[in-house]
This record gives sequence, C-alpha cells and structure tokens, in this order.
Amino acid sequence: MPVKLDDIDRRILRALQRDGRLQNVELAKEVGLSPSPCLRRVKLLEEAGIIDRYVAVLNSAKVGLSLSMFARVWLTAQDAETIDHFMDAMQQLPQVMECYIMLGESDALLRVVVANLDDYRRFQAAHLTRKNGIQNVKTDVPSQIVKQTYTLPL
Amino acid sequence: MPVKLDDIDRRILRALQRDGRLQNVELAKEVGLSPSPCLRRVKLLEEAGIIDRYVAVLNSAKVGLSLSMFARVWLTAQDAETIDHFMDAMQQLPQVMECYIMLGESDALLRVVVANLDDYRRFQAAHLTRKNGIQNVKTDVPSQIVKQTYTLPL
DNA sequence: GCATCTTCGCAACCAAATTGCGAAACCCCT
DNA sequence: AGGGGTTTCGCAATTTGGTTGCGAAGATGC
Repeated sequence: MPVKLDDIDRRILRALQRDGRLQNVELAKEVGLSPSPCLRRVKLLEEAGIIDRYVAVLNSAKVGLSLSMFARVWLTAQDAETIDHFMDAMQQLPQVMECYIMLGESDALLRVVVANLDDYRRFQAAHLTRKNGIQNVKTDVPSQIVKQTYTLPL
Repeated sequence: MPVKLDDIDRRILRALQRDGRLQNVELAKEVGLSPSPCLRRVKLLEEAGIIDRYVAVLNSAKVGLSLSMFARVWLTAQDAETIDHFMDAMQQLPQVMECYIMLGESDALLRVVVANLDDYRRFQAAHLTRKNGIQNVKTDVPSQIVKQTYTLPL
C-alpha cells in the first residue's frame, strides 16, 4: 500500500537511490534542509520500510559473472508442494538473481548470473531439473544489456 | 575481465552487498581488520570499479509501483538505426528497470514497473509502439515475486 | 486569531572517517 | 635460509560527520 510522501521525501529517495552512501550533510544541501531534520526524515523513511535497505552494487564483469541468462521454466506439476519446493530451491541458489512465478505461458522466469555459457550449462544440468520440480526449460540469451537500474521512478 | 580478489576482499564485498551502509568500524570487525586498512581496501575496490556504486533499495509496493511486468518485444527492423533508437528510448523511460537485447526468439526483453494493470496498459500504448521501433509485444505477467536480489555470488 | 501539533535548525557532544607514519608480514632472489 | 624490498596493517592524532535535546518557527484546525 502506497505511503504518503511529500516533495522533500521524494527528493531524499531519488538522491539515495542514486547514491546510497551520500553523506547526510550533502543530502541535506541537496534537498534543502539542514542536516538534523534531513537525517530524521531518512530514519523515518527507513523505519517505515520505504527504504528497504542499502546495497553495494558490484560490476559483474569484474567479479567474473558477466553473463545474465534468462530461463523460462515449466514445472512438473502445479500443486502447492511442487511450487513451494521449486521456490525454496531458487531462493537457495546464489546464481539466481531474480525468480518470478508467471501467469500464462511459462510457470516461472529466472535470471541467472554465470561466468560463461559453460558455467550456465553446468548450472542448468545441476539445478534446473526434476530434482527441483522442473520439467522443461527454455533459455533466452541476452546479447547486450541495455539497461539495468534499481532506481524506481518517483 | 575478472579482477584478483583475496579472501578479505570477498568478505568486504559480501558484507557491503548485504548492507551498503555498514559503518566501517563494524565492517572492519566483521572482516578481521582494523578500521584503517579495511577502509583503504574499500576505497581500492571502489576505485577499481569492482564496487560500481551504492544504492538505496526502495520497497516498490510502498511507493506505489508494486507491479513488475515483462515485455518481450520484436522490432520493426534489425538495422542499427532502429535498434539504437529503441535502446535510447528504453534508456529514457523511467519505468523500464531492465532492458536486454536478446538472441533468438524475441528481439528484446523489458522489465517495467507500474502501479497496476491500467498503468501498464497506458505505458504500453504510449511507448511500446512503432514510434520506438517496436512492431510486436508479448507481455508476461508475474503472479508472484519469489526472488529479487542484487547480491552477486562470490 | 489562537492553540496545538509538527517540523526545523542550532549547538553541544559523541562517534566515525581520514591520514601520516612506523612496524609487521610477505614475497622474491641469491 | 637469510636478507632486502614491497605491500599491508594498525596506531594515534586530527578532522569531519552523526546524534540528540530543546527552543523556535511553521502549519493546521477550530
């Protein structure tokens, strides 16, 4: 459920989405408050859960994980147990960055990070299998990342 | 190209991916260094571009953007001009969180955040059109977000 | 227009970051 | 195995940023 934000809140959120480690004195200047009330608002936004967390974003190429692969998966069955088991497994696999249960054509969509195609093939053979409730996989390969942002429009 | 990281570097990166605003004195305790060399290592990781940036992650439901929609798009043509124009447009649209040029079945894959299905329909009618080089769109709707993480496995 | 509530900003204090430098650890070569 | 050189650590002093209490200002409602 959306929360009521005023203009200063939005400016704070936009600035912190852009730079999560912006120092409060700089943030205050940017949003037009003095540091104390600015920091209080940030704390409130955190406590309200609007700011969920702060993360360092790594350059995936530089840590040897330059490939994102998309996998559309169809499960062996549609019962709650199969789905729960599948979801648990995807939660546990560190290479799985995103996982959605889908309506319509496929049962789920995954984005998986790997070092290269070999790595992906091994990942698929080991994990995208009946063991985890998966009957069929269609892999889609990006040839280029045009945009990957964490910044929600406000 | 991957960069040579030692065990302390990996611990720093894992900790900062989890909490981008971890105070250095806490981080130092966690990785087993004193604060000065720990902070120096963080700075080096930033300068090397391994840590690309820090971001605040918002709760999308609480800012009224609780729906992620996936759009597979086919372009009107495959020439560089059409593709460049399309990529530019996707870069500019704040609702587009992810955009990949794909090999194989579709030409591109988008993840778009919106408030609701109405919002998505308006977005699609306004932007996923010939105006931006798009000939055909197939929308995939998640029914549940199982996993959305920014934490690369190290 | 007044009262009450919310938010701001100052100032004092505390904590964290920064930086220089000497020491320790590690690595390489003879 | 030892010595020399390079890299990294950690201490300490200084600087900067964060925290918190409180009075003032602004906003809202009656």
